Amino acid sequence: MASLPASPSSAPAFLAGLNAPQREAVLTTEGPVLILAGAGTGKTRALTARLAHILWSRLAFPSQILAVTFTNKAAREMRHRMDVLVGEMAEGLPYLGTFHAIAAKMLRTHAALVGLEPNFTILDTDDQLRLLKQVIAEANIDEKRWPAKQLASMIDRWKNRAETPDKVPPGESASFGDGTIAGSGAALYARYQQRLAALNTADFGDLLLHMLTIFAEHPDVLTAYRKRFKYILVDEYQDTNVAQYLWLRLLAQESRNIACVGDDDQSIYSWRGAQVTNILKFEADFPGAKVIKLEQNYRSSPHILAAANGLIAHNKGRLGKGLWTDRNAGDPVKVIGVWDGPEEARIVGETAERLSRDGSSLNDMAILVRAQFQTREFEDRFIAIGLPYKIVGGFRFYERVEIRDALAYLRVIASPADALAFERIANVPKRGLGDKAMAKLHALARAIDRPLPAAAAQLVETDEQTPAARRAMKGLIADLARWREASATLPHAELARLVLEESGYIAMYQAQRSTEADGRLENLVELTRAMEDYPSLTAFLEHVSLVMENDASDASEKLTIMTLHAAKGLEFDHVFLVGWEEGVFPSQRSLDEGGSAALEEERRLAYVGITRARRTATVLHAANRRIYGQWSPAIPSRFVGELPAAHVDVTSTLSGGPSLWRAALANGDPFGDVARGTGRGPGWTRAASVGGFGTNRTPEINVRASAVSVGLKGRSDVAIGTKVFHTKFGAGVVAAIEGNKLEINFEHAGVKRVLDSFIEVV
DNA sequence: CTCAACATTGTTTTT
DNA sequence: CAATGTTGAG
Repeated sequence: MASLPASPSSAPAFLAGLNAPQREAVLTTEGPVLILAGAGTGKTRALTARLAHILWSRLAFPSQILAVTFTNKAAREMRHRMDVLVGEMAEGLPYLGTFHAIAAKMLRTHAALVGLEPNFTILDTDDQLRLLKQVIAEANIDEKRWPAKQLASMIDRWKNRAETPDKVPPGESASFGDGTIAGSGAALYARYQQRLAALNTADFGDLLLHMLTIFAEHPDVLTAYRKRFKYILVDEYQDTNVAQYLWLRLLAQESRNIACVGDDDQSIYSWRGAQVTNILKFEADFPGAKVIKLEQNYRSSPHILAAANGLIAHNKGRLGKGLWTDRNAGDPVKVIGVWDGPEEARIVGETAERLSRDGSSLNDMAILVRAQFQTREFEDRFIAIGLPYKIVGGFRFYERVEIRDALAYLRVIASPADALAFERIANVPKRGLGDKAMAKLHALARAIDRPLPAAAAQLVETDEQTPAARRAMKGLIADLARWREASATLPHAELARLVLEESGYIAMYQAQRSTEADGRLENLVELTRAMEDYPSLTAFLEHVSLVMENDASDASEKLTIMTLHAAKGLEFDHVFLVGWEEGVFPSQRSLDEGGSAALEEERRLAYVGITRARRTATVLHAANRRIYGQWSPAIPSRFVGELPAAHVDVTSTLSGGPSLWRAALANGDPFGDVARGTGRGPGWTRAASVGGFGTNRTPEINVRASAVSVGLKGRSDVAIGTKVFHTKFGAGVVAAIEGNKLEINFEHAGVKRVLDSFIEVV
């Protein structure tokens, strides 16, 4: 870039409409700034305005700004808003992104300094686990007793704390492995790092850790970055871990123009190494720091805000903010006690339909769950009543087996040394290359010190293997060589199609003829299509490892179901907070271990949940919950009781009303009943679950037909016996018809009742 | 080597 | 109750 753009003549629009603290957050560009931004206080607005202001005032080139976010979503949002605010001026913000994406970008240019090549690959958890299993096996440690998963999380924790193998506390190191030095956690960690380097690979934690190593060992590199970044901006500062904190502090020391935005009340990632203390010690780290509090909430109604404030007040050790709003009162937070999970889903569904009829968009409603398993109940119900929904999070596109397999093929082609990818696809589809053949291959690879694929080429020239295995391996090697040749001329998306076809991978799923397989085939098509959006295979692979997102865009209106964690930073008119029961939320784990710190984090999660709501927040809790197929009685979450009474409206669908809960609570130890298999005993719960205690149920809820299905005529192209197809349940036969509702006997899913609009005739 | 029956074992949250 | 891994028979 030769020169800065000419100074614009008109007054910058991004300053208009900001309140005083926001304005201050925007205009205080020099020196360290800590912006404490409560939920819904226009944080992102202030942040982007600040960036726009820096660019607009020509304080820095776009390339001299480091803007870090925690999630891809946040980065995308910020980039989008910058586009709107300053248009093309924002185009070259090359250092706006997540910690990991920016660190990866930096690491590519300095890879050699830590023994990597610039084209290193980024390992995902799947490959990481496989590699760790190998490392554990090599050390002659029983993987059953010392699971790779556990080691993975330990290594993760160490990396989050910026601890290289030599820095691992001895006590922690000894807590894994066979008790010897060579078989300790730190030794295995060291060995794992060696293997990563040999494979020209870095895992997620390495991206930051390697950069810290480089900064420490090569001051010239650090100096260059310090000089480059005139302004540093950090979003969600309360979520940073030690490694990220150190990285930021190193980079900020030259200019000291660092602005960190965060909210200690929304710190919900301590399990991932986030240190709330980072935000607490900001002023000590950067003497003279200016602290700005954003406290005016523009999102929620006063009742909702007051409920959230009242709840979070139960936490100790907060920085303390007082959120306020000048909006009109609105509705109190609704608390509804229900009989069980299915009823919870039914009520949410009916409420959503009612809101929808009254003019709200399904896009403005969300169900927030504590854990992924809770989504199921809602999914079942919404399919049955034909309520459009989407589940955010959960299984991500690039984590699905078929996608990972396909990518593994491409990785082997792109990088012949990629042993992990080779292993993954060697016997997929089945080629008769089982454990035995692979073991021989491993032995040879180690003996001649060459990567797996190269060793394979050598192995097939010998009589080591059985003729069948030899033939299979030879075929695979020839195929790979041919594809590699084709990759020189063929566009990468075309190459992918060719490989999937010729390898027999597609045929494998075609042969299965199940709904699941069909879905996988569709995903593969989508994968090759997505590849076209990237200039090269390498660029695409980078995207895949860092931006694991499912960009399936569907314009139709849908109700969102997601976890509370995934909801942070979002807002909805109507929010359903479900499963507020002891053991579910707060989670059993947080109650069992972690003490008050874990419980406070759960409470912050509840706070995050409530503050997502603009107009209504509805809290639900069930008296009976099925967990791992076991029914157990449940008592309302303590968080229900912590909501200030003046701002909630409590109801129950149980005949006893709210008093029933009080009785349960008064019954001595509140946890006595929660423990599985104790309390009232299995007989009671089983009877209850099948409706044997009918008197406890509210009749009108049982008989009322679901809103969408009332008065609708059924379609004419189905009759009893018609063969149909459903996107979720697959193929089936119509067993009964009732208006627009069909009872279908599915081949795999059994008998289900669904709306006729959800099936197609085959 | 493959498949299928069987046992086991988790179950929060994610870049 | 899954989903995943393990074992044993073909």
